[in-house]
Amino acid sequence: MSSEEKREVRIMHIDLSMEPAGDEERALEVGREDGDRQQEEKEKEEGEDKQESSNHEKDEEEEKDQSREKPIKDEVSSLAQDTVFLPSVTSAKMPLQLCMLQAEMNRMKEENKQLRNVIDRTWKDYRELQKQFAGIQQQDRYPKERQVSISLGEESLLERKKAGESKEIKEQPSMVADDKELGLSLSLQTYSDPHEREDASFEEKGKRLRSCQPFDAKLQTGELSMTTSQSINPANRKTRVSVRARCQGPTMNDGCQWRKYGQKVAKGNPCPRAYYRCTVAPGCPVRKQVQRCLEDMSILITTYEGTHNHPLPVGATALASTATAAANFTLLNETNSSSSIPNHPPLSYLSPYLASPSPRPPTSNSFASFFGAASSNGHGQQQLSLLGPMSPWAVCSSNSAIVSGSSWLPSKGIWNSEAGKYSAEKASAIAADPKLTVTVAAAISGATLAGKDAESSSRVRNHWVLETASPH
DNA sequence: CGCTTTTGACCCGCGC
DNA sequence: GCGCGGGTCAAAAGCG
Repeated sequence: MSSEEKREVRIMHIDLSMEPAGDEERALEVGREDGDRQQEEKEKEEGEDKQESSNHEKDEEEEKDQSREKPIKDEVSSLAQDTVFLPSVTSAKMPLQLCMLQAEMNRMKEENKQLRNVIDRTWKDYRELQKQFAGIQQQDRYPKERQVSISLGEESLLERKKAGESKEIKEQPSMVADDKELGLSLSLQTYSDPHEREDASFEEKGKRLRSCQPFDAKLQTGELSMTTSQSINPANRKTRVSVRARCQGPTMNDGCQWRKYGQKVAKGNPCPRAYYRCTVAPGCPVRKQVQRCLEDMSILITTYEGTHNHPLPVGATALASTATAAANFTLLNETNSSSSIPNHPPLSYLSPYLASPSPRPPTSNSFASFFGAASSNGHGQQQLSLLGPMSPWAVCSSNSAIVSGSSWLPSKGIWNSEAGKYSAEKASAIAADPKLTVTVAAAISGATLAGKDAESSSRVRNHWVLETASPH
């Protein structure tokens, strides 16, 4: 490996260390400033977590750390060597430079430690969820109306449900604000009765969602959530992606340009519902409705409808593809077979341009990996939990959430009772995939990478991080 | 001046 | 047929 390559590696890892955003990032900053004492305490506290992590993961992490630190050391030493050959005037500054570099190196080491802690914790959560999913899967039932929830967070929703926290939190919304949980959740809803979909007002849908305990719990914890509802009419299925995010502003910054064309006070919710049209391109049929949640005014419910007829802005692409993945998951289910995937219509129907980086649609594996783990809550809802190393970075920090997309589905998909079975089995099987992180990152970044090698995957991940970390 | 927001009116589908 | 509610239109107002 040449010195130039070493430098490149180092730069990449520095970028990764910046991945955590919002609270995570602040936590890291605090950790850095507080010095070694607090660091030691924290490591002490999380010592158990680390022990529970498999040796294999530890080895991997240690390898990563070594690979991160080694180039830095090499560079420092090479810099020192370079300095030796400089004129004596500059060589006098050498100790100072070395000190600065060493200080920088120490800081990076601490950052690495913090990141390792985060990863360890996430892995632990991920494994616990897998276990719980296995148990819940046995109780799986498939009613007329299904909801698929995908969650991405440090704390399992299933855990919450198990602990009965869902109801508790619902009754005490004030507690929610203090919850530092990060997460992304999606839910897919299908209605067997077309009228049910057409008639369902926003509030009715909200009630339906609220009746779903896990969904509620997700919202209450400040996660972002999505709901896509689809008509069962095979000829023209309308998919709506509902995004619920904690947001102080009037609307969520999703990267697209919108023009307000109406406002209405809906029955049952004193908060007015605003209607927006996409103005990124003339004639774009995408519309969105924005309304505050009745139970928690800090939650903004945004429902997208339609297909963008233009490329989405960078910021809008990430979660649009997440919604794409969610919606596609329903379609994957309908096929009940991965073999039918290649015949599937273009996957990025949220925007016809989303899939452009990839010449082919993702395979079932990529989506199963995306969902990570699946389960049933016993109330006819499929619960697909996406947990894993992505969690700390799946920020969606309320008002910075980047979400967009919904679609009209001309496709012929229909849910069937076998679908859930397929999803659950697939998802749980793929959940054990060590490439989960990469796959999830790619799914969110809009890339469709199934089958891609680790190198390209890591590239995708970095790309996603850059997108989410960029200020608005 | 052009674009966006506001807001009352209108349209349409559904239930009774 | 009528009323209700959700969604959309379009003119007026606001804003940069």
